[in-house]
Amino acid sequence: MRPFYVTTPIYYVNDAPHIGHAYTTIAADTLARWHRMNGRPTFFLTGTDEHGQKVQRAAEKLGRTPQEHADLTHTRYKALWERLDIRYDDFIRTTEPRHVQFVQAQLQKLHDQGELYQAPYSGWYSTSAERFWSDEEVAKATGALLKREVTEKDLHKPLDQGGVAGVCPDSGAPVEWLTEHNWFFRMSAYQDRLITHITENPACIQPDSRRNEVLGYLRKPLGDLCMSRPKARLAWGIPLPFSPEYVTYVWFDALSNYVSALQEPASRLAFWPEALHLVGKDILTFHTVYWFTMLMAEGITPPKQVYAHGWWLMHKVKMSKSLGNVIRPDPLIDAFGADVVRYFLLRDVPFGGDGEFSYESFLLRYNSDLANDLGNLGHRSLSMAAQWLGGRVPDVGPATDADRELATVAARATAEFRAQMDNVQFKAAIEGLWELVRAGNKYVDSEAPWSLNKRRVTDAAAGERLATVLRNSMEVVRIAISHLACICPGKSVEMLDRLGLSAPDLTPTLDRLVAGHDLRVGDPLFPRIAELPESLMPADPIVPAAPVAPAATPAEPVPALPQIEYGDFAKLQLRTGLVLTAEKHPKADRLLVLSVDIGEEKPRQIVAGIAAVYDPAELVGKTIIVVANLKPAKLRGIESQGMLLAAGGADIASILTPYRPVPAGSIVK
RNA sequence: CGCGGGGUGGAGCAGCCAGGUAGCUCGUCGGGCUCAUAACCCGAAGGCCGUAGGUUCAAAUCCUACCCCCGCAACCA
Repeated sequence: MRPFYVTTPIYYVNDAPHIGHAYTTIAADTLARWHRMNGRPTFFLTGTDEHGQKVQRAAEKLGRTPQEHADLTHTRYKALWERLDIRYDDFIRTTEPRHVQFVQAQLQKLHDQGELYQAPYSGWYSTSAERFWSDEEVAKATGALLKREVTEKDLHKPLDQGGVAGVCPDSGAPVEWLTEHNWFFRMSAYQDRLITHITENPACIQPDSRRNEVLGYLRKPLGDLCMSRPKARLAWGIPLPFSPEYVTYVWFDALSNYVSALQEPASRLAFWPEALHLVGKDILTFHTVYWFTMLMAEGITPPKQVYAHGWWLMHKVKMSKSLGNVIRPDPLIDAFGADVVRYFLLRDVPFGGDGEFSYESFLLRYNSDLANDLGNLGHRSLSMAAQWLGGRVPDVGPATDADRELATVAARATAEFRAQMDNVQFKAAIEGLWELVRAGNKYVDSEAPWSLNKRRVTDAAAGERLATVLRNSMEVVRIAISHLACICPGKSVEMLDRLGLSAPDLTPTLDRLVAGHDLRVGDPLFPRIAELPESLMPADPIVPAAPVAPAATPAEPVPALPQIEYGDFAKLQLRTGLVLTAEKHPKADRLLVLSVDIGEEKPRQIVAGIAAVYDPAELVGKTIIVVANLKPAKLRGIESQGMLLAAGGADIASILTPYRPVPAGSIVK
């Protein structure tokens, strides 16, 4: 049987685990459990990414070594996986010797083959984002933050000569100009081979739409990959064996874990390249373009498949700390248990697409699927058997048409489950299985065992039929809950135990329970929950509403600029302006083109980057503040003769208007 | 003409590749049952399948054009 190897990304030790981490890991665990249950040799790898500047800095702040810090914090993931019943076969940490040695050996090999070369690299470096930015990117971000024109020259001029301190487009923190000689990987040399590989192995990137995305990305020329950082700047990393004053930067360090973990013992090598990498859609490019070309250069076959899943959104927006809409798994596990969290995440949205998370739909799903359908079927079956059959599994009786129909549904539903699990489509798999659960409830209703029970006093045939009917309904529960063992392992074991079984039995026929075995009713397996527990009531969810950006977004850190003389300020001519017309920029989504009366003969044409936050129509008639003596500039082909003032930094929250009405063209100072 | 995904009853989705009664879950309304977790079962209402053309005996499904939404890219004076 072909081996099955499934991985999650290695998670960054510095991050606090959230529902997104849990999602990928639950999916991987479910697949691993499923294939194990079917007897396929299975290996499930997860782990943590422990190098990098953020770890180094966090450790310094706490007075620890980076290693101590990672040793302490990586356990947050392990603890969560334990709570979620995740059974990985190995947990790799990128600071382990086995990983470091493997990475170094690979790097040495690539170096010897001439796949790496050194070249100067200059750019704006942001410590907070741990990356370089281009001149344009920094100039734009800085200009947006300061709401004034910032050119590339301004950035490079010393501050005391009118220069401007650039900021990071991501974080708004200051950036510094760095020139480094770094090592590059000749990724560009593999572009054609990569395209061929993907085209010839379409299954290697899933879903199909994601593969198209990658192929689209590969239509542009691929650059080489900067894969080192000087140790002076980033000490916490794996040193290049041939150039020890450098450490390798994230890609070779992190991605290699998928192979480094298989080196020992040697029996693990059989799992490559049978790998299924589950990843979030945001890291798809790294896992296909970078990872595949790295492996090609190393002479290793790329993995069988990279499967990109979507994000959990809340109120249509990606979860983010600043919006305060991050879902933490722990309160959900506290309230519902690991099995239910696992079930919901896999059941509610197709794997691959984005999903809208809400506690309401979580509760709905729980009640309707688990409590009402499956849980209730189990409980009613067991409870009748306890009352009328003495709490023992009855023998199989002669089958009627209804029984045969039920068996047909069982065969069909389990085949569907199987097929969809092979497609990594959990939602469809569960839906397929639920055909059987519903059929079970229907069967009980139409066979009406309670009537049979009343009749059996005078009718022995009714007594026999009663036993058969209850047995069949318990078999349905057995089949469903056995298949669900990979998704809800805890509840599965418990229900199987009540049915007198010690392990899941996937056989879809209605004759697997052991006659005469004791049954145990117990409390409902999935008790109905009428209302969300208090602990889950979200504290005032933030709904992003146009036109005002979420007020709760904390103001970005603003870099301190050198003090200026009043004379400098007086150089600015600010005036009020009445917006006469406003329309979308024909060639840019985020730009609006306004014509503004600032008391001159002709209105000014002003291009402003506020289309994301304001409708053109609502601006007409508003009085705004305009920088009147700003040098005109062309924006995507349209001249802007001034600039309007707005608050909020990179993401504009509000344009500024006068507090009391003033005529257009009034001086602002 | 930048790349890609999508528009199907109140909500969320399937069906489209391989044209032929529009299906599922939730919700609503009515009924049934009483074993069960106010659960379960049955029935009903509700859709001109984004718009306009075309191909065909027949189009949600194939072709053309257009409109709208969502990612990515570009764009934030």
